[in-house]
Amino acid sequence: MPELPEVETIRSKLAPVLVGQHIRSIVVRRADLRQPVPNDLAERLLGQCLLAIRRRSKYLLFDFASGDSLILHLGMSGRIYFTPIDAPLHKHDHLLFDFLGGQHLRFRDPRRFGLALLHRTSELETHPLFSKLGPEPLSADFDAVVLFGLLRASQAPVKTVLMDATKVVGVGNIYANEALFMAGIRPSRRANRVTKAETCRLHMAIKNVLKTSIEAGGTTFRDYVAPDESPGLHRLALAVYDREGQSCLQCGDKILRATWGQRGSFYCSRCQI
DNA sequence: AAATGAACCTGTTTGC
DNA sequence: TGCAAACAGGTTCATT
Repeated sequence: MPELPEVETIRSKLAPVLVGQHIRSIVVRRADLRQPVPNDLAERLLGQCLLAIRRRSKYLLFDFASGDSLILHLGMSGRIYFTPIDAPLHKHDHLLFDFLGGQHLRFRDPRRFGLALLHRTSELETHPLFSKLGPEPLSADFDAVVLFGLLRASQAPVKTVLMDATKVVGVGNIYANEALFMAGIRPSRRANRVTKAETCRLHMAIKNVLKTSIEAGGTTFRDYVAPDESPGLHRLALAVYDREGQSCLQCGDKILRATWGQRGSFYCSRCQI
């Protein structure tokens, strides 16, 4: 479900409410997520003070005073939300977090592509999930020179490179499509055929679309809502994603859709070459 | 080695 | 109306 802007929106809405709070209890209702939830998770976090909530790639990191971090990933359909403690349980509410301050948080994930793991905070960089990740797209580490190097090294479609987390993190199907439209590049173009000038445009487009979406609270289609149930308004700003057959906002031609790797690509064949 | 496709799951939408 | 197929925002594994 969520790409970088959605995860960042969740992080920014959780942190002011939960940082400084202590865990009263955690209930694991289903442990068979993408990876098994550790069976000592509830026990290890019991009574712990939450020091910070961070994000790396599409992972949320909850740092506790004990030196453990809870790693949470939402997969495709995961959702984390505040609710009254006595609200009826949903079939796919897998994790329940109860804080001493009275806050109650639930993790719901019908498809169970998400995960919840524990790891020492000081050793997160070397965790298998993180050790091979590329740079954060909104950091200074990700500049046009770096992007050009990544594109030059691959003859896969440029969209595939953008969505490869070992190259750059956080860019999923929505924002890859949008950034390529903004840069005037077709998703199917071989990465090593993208010119320097196009790379500069693409680099700016990636940063811009992610920043703009964060400011709008992410993009809501179906599952995604923020922890307070508010939808992401960036959907209104989408130029190509999920707009097959509608007219291009720049030239009026029909937006096309192509499928490969069981994932849809949306583009304008006049504006994107 | 790198590129491609399939798999993991469930729910919802689309098409016959 | 009913049922089956297609599709979904992510990641990882197996096969070319």
